[in-house]
Amino acid sequence: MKKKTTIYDIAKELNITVSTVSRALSGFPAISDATRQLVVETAKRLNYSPNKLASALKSGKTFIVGVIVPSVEAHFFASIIHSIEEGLKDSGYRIILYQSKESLVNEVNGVRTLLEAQVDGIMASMSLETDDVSHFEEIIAQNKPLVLFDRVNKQLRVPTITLNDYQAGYMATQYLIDQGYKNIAFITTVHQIKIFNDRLKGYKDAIRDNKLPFSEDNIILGGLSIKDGRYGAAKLLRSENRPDAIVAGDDFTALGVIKKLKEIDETPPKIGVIGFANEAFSAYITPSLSTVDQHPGEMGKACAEMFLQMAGQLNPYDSIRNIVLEPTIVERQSTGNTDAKD
Amino acid sequence: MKKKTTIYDIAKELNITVSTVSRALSGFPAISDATRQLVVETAKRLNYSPNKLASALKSGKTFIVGVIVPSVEAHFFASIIHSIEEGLKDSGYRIILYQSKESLVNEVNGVRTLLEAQVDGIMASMSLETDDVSHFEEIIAQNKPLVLFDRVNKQLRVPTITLNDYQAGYMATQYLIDQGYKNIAFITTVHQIKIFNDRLKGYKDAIRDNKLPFSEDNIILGGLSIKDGRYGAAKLLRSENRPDAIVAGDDFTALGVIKKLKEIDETPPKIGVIGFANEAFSAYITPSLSTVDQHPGEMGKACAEMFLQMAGQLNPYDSIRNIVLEPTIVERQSTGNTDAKD
DNA sequence: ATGAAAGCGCTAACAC
DNA sequence: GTGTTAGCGCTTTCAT
Repeated sequence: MKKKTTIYDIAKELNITVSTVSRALSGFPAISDATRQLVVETAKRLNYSPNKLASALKSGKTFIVGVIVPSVEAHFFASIIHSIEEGLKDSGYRIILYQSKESLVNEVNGVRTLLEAQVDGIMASMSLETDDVSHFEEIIAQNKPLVLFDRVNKQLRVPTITLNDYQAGYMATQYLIDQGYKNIAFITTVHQIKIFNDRLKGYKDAIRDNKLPFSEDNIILGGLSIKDGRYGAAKLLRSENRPDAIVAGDDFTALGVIKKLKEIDETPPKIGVIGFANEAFSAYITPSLSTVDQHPGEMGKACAEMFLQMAGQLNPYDSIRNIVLEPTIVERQSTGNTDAKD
Repeated sequence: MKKKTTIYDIAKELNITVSTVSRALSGFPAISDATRQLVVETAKRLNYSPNKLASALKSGKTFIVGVIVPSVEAHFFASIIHSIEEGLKDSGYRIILYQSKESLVNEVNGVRTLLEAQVDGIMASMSLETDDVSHFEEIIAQNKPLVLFDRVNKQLRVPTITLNDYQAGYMATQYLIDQGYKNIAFITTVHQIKIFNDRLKGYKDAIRDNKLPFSEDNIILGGLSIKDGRYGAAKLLRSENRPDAIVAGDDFTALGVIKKLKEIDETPPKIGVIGFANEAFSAYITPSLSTVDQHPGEMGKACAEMFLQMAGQLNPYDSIRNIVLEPTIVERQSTGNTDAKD
């Protein structure tokens, strides 16, 4: 491997100094056009490639932002990452990805790793296990932008981009009621994550506002997965006060519910089912799954904008904004929408 | 923001020199246990966090490997990334992700960006547009490990991890023939990507080996997407020599095909359909989609191992191995498997 | 077992 | 408009 060309090589070649080269290359104004031209040409000729590491070490800016998500395998997060990249690319920032795999330990390591890599800021959506948030404090202490999205925590005084999850829970429930269902169950996670609690609260309020009877038996606390959906549905169906509709914590869980219902010939919309997230498969299963769209595209875009704004000011935490996006119901066959298109 | 602690602060605190601190922290053997202990303690007390940038600049190793994929939104690639991370984590390497979005320009930029970030190596799966591969040469020129997976190119003398795509095409076709289908069509991309050409070749050979008539009309060249699937199916159905089964270039395309077939009441397995990739939704649509499993988990694992092996030797390109994984047919309802479980 | 010192490639005062 | 120079935080060779 031949040694890589540095600005010193270019300087030597042209009998000028490195500062001139550096300035010419970085668009410094007070440089004669002739010199700049020459430098750029020579750089190209020598196949020069800047060492961003050295630049970052000196300037203190890496132009890399760390993104922590539970998993890229969930379409919702993949979508967000996609739009974060989109929103960031014009500004020269790049992303380094870290997956927590829903584990607090991994998340803590992720923050440390990213900080050691000297990222300019971090965007994160917390793992289901995350009860303690002190690992995030260090980012704030370093005065680097931290933007939390979707799965956030109110103990942290940082900007957040979230869905109106209370509204999402309320809307999903109200929508089922509007469709004529009267005894609505709710499957969610045991974990004390704000968004899931909010949704549950929305559900409860919708039940109450519509003067429907509320029963604790209608609330299933467990995990969120296809298996958990099956299991939750089975449990609800054994109940003497059998529900006629189910709100599932996410689309995977809803899928499990549908599987179970089909097996016992209660195929939705006989028993109504609605999920959350509008996953890639939700439109394509049979019956197609009604769901609450959480607008990952907008969320990612908002994250990027928020970060750029924070990165632009001396003190990123001067004015903390909490952006709340409104959810949308996607009406499909699992709640009786017969002309659902795909 | 208070200044961050460096090894100088630790050295000053203990009245020793930075070299000792550095050695103590990096597990250098010839250090007294007492000193090491003291250093570690002080580091902790002062809330020291190593600056990996500085370390990387000096040592020439960033312990970051760049991964370029068309998109994380495809479950196949998300899976691969997941297992690459898994395979790499014990070695201390981390991933920086770059999405080409199926664009050659983006891919070229990706390579440059990653190289400027001084990654220790790159793993890539090429975009559909990639016809010229010279941007990858630079990685090899720098003697850094380049591992190509899935969508590879034979012009590049680098290690590859691929599926036996010829076999995949052959198996899918043979499987349809075994199921009793006799006039089998094939929808694929116009792009001259090796894996798609190989599959097509497998398809043709299977047709020939089974002494079935071959017709150019049965081959649809277009894009790969739900829309392209619908379109391709529509075109095939208008043909006077209407096929009774369709091999679709990927599961999304197959989904489009199924949509179309359902509309005209030729719901699979009436006309058989098989896809490639075993996407997240494939098991859950109706009818469930038979597909060729490409084993992303194994592929990612192999990528990680290959990279680590290359990174471990002085000349990474001493012995170039090309690993070929064997595909597996997943039999579901779209080809007549009635007891397909979910 | 520890210290001294050079330098990785680049930036940015400060000079002129 | 260009040169000089001092680091950014760390590793590592060469001493001792």
